[in-house]
Amino acid sequence: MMVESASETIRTTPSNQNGVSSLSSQSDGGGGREGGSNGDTNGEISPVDLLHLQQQQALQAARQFLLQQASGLNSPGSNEVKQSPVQVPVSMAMMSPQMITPQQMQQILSPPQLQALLQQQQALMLQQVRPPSFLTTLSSAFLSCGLQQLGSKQLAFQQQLIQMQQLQQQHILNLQRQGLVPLQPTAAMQTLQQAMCPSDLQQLWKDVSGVPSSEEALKQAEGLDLSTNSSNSTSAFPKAASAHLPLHSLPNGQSHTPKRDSHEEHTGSHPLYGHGECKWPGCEALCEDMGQFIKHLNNEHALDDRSTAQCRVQMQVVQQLEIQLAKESERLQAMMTHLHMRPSEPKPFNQPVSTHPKPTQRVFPTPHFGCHPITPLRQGPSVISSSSLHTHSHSHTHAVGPIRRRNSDKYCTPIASELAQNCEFYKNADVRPPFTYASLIRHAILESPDRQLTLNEIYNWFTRKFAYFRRNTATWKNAVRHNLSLHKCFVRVENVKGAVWTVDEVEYQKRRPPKMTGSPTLVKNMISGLGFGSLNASYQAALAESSLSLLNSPPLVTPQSAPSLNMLHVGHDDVSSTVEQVNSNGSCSPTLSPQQYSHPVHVKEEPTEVVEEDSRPVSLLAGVTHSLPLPSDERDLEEDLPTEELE
DNA sequence: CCAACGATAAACACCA
DNA sequence: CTGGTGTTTATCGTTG
Repeated sequence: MMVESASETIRTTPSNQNGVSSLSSQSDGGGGREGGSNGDTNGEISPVDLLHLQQQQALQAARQFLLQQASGLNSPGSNEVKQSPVQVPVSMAMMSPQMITPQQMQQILSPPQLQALLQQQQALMLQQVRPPSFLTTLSSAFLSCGLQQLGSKQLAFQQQLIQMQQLQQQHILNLQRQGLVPLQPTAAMQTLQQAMCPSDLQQLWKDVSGVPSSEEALKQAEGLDLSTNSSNSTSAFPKAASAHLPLHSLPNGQSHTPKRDSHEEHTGSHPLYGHGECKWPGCEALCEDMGQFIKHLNNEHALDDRSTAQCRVQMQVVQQLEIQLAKESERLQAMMTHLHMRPSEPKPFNQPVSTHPKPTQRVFPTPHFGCHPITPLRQGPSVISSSSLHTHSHSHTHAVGPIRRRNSDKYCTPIASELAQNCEFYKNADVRPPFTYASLIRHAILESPDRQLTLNEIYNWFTRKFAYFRRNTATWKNAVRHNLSLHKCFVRVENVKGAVWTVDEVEYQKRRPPKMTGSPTLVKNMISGLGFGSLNASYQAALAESSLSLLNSPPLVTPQSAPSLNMLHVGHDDVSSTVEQVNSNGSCSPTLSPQQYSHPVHVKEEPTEVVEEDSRPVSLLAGVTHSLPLPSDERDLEEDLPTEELE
């Protein structure tokens, strides 16, 4: 608790003593900067187009997806994916080249903009339905009529959304039925639902629609879930009986019948009507028959800010579901690939990658799938952590670049499991591992029998485990030394036969503060953007906030050997988390066996903390995960679950 | 824009 | 002197 300031103080001094300036050779390689990719498209596409695209995409995504699945799961490897800041899963990527994915759209446009667009579109639709001239002379009565039509348009749109959801659901169910989705039947769904847990939605609704009471908000949230869950039944059991229609009974007395609606209604089913209730998100108003429902629709859900906003929210919901769906499908592909092919040919991956990864270029195998890096389909741009593809600097410069970006290390990548699962891959592929030097070193050390290594052994570990480090030596060795020295978490211990390095786990934990502290953006990213697979652990951890049950059920991330509940969460941080469990199976003292601390000759700052450590490991097993600095993984969880004792 | 971080490079010290 | 090991400082890029 004392130190840890050394480095900062250093940094604050901008002194440029030696204008070293020798870094010129960087050749600006990483300049590719995709970071801004979300900015500019703004004025280029007309609002209507955007909305059209969005709607089309929703449907197209489903179609594509089904096609894709049907056609033997062969999806074109695409690199276009990099366009989107958030890795867009394959199915999305397939259409992303020309089309803006909903996701992108969301990013491109601010909520207000979206809303504005929606309104514009609605206005436009209005105009389409009625001659503009007519508009000019609208009486209030006519206006209401117009609104009504709009309402029906909205319904149509809403219907599309719901259809999407149905498709998604059905597909998942199909897969489950076929046993292709190993998740518990509910797992995927649950996850999806969890992805938009009521509280999120509630907030969403609140934000958007200015819902008055929280109760109502809750209702709406439920309504959303309903639309997701029960939409099947809604349309599956059309209640043909009550399907006599009522268009005439419209409030405004207009006999005009919107083409689409009339069709819907005559068929006896309305996507927004089922089980005698209005299925408008958050509504649940009881309607005895279709006529009443239509009336209700037009009265309560006419075009206004709120409806518009709700519509927008629904769009988001759909988008997120799409994304999840795509990710799940990606996962499925990997799994099937794994099952149908012999898991032992990392070759396909080496190929594309072989020409070294450039600085900042991190080519990921397919790590997050939890299977071997097979996936011949493509080398997984898809589920890869969002940072993986950015800045593809293709310039040939130093072979050594940043090992990984922070996000993957901090809250996305379960390094331990990834490494474990893909060790073969890393061994053979000249790919830069997406981990920090620190975590790698730590892993190396913890993995050793004594949890201590000499520098040279560390070197060896690097070269043994990673093809990448076989090639580019000088720099990374320096980096390793640098890291060892710099980080307090690495403790040099004078040994009989020399010095060895050990890990001070406490320190290691200390130096990684932020992570996913439930920051809204993060959560959002998790839900919508980042690799689902890779996120699962942390994702679940996050979700655990609202429901712990999820944690137990779907071992999406192959909980290493999770003995206890606590251990369940372990694994989404660093390399070592696995190691800790494996190595310490009994004693579970991840960091220090007494022996190691023979005599910390050189402890960077203060070995003081060391004292505590003895107790900590125990607490791990005991399930007392607090009180002391937790191993990274738990810590992640800890931050997500304020106080979850897991009970 | 800023701070925190991580990566990289390099200077320098120590020692066998 | 050399090379391995460690430490320290500086700079740059990314991220939040």
